[in-house]
Amino acid sequence: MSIRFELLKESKECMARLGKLETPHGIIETPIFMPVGTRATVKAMTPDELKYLGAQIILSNTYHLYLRPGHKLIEKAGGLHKFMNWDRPILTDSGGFQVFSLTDLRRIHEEGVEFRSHIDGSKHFISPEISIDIQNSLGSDIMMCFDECVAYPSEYEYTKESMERTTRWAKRCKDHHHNWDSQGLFGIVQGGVFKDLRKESAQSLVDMDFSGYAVGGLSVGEPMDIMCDILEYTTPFLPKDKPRYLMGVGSPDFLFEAVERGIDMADCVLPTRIARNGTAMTSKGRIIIKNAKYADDFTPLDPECDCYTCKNYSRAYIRHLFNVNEILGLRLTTIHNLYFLLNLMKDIRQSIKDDNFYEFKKFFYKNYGYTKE
RNA sequence: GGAGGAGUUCCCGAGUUGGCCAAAGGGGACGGACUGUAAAUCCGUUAGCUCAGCUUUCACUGGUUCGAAUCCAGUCUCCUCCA
Repeated sequence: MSIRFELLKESKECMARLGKLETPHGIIETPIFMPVGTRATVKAMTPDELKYLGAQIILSNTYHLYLRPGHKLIEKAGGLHKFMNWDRPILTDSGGFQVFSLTDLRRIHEEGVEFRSHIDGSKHFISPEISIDIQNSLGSDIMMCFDECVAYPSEYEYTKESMERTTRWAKRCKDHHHNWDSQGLFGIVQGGVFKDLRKESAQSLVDMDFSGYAVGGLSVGEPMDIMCDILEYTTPFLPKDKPRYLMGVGSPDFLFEAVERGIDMADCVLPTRIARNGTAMTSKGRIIIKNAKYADDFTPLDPECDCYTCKNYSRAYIRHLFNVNEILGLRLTTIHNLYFLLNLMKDIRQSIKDDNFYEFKKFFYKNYGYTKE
């Protein structure tokens, strides 16, 4: 098996854990946040910058790379790592999220999903087997099963039907995958906000024995306490000796709550997207850098941050860059937000090691301005 | 000096068979959203007030009319061409 997970420590306080995930392109310390690079680039960042920021693994996307430039071209280039000049681990999402986000442009069948390209309207078909083929061509370290991420809220009956199909698709993905030596494959637990469905989904997937397990279909608009409740209920059904990945979570509170409930990996576009749209995460909460009150604020985005941006530039300067639409502005905020989250995960790992996770969480929440602890 | 054209809300700029115009659309400004990326995107506000109504706005002054950014007269300013 290409993927090996070692559980280094379980928290004495909660379900949080420390681990080491070995992949063909390197070792990842968990819990970890994974920056998203949908189209073979973490928007606005070079691989060198990502390494400087402490990114251990990044995400990319099957659907988008299949459409452009085409997985065969990337295979011809020598694989995704070489194509994009990133020599650390890559996880590829299966296209399952696009089944959710491109709702108006797709039709789901038992066999797979028909998509209408958002680029030119052309018709495409992705099945579990095709998704695996594409991910094999890309050569990611960790592949994801093709699934359906169900919207919130959704009816029980539909969620059940969808979850069962996702389970059948997972079996097809596993059967179709062949190069286990160089690529791991994760199953994705679905079931919406219904516990019995979550349990059934998790148990069926665990029976199939994947390299790791993801919890999908959360953080799609449901209230925080529901997400926590479902997560807390679900993770115990997953084996302790395999990595657990909560898909699509990236605000500090979600990350704390996820780790607290036994999650090892998470990814999200949030830090990079809000950075490009002018919002920075800081130890004192979010700031919208375009606000007039920062016009003559010559302090860093976050005075407590050690990142390149905070060590060298002021809020006033970055606000100016955004106001005149200079590309450096969004690069600087992206650098900061990724550094902030990756550093936060590092601190969280340390707190698990030191058995003061709750103390650290409380401290962080108070400063960040979260009311819930 | 002569001929023609133009002056609109922070800016540009629609609107001139008079009412449906506090006035389109951009821009700017201001505020907000963003969670396995159709996103350097999207949404909202942008005359004032004691705000389902009222009061002051469309260069200025006056006039016509039930009613004027829109019609008439005069004044001022700017632009183009001719001398």
